[in-house]
Amino acid sequence: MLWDPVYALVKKIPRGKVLTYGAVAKATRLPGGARAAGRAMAAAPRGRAIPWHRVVGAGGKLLIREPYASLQKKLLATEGAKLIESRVDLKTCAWLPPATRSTKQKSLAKRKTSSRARKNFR
DNA sequence: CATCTGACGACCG
DNA sequence: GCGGTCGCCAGAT
Repeated sequence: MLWDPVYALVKKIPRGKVLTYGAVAKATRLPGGARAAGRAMAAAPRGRAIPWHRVVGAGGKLLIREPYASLQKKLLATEGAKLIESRVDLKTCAWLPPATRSTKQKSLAKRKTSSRARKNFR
């Protein structure tokens, strides 16, 4: 997958820890920044080996909407992450990713994950 | 080809 | 602390 670097990083997130989209984007040097990270996660194969629920918005906010929002909270809680309403306590759950440096410039790919279609699908 | 819309983030009031 | 704006990029309409 084109988002390999992102997934690889996310997979490394320890249980009970979380990363922000911005952190991911920065660590992988995704062109487009945080949003690119967001798209990457949206395109990620959920329910797989990718702990997407460990990726949250700036400040630990849970940006995902239903029905995943509740699922994410549940999963995080199960892992022992400190949850405060709709956000994670970055103070204790933030994870410092290893500096992934390698020139990975990829054209943000074409993933037919149409949020619209998805919405429809849902 | 023109617009809109996102699993975003930094800023400002 | 919350909500609105703008910048960003790609894909869908």
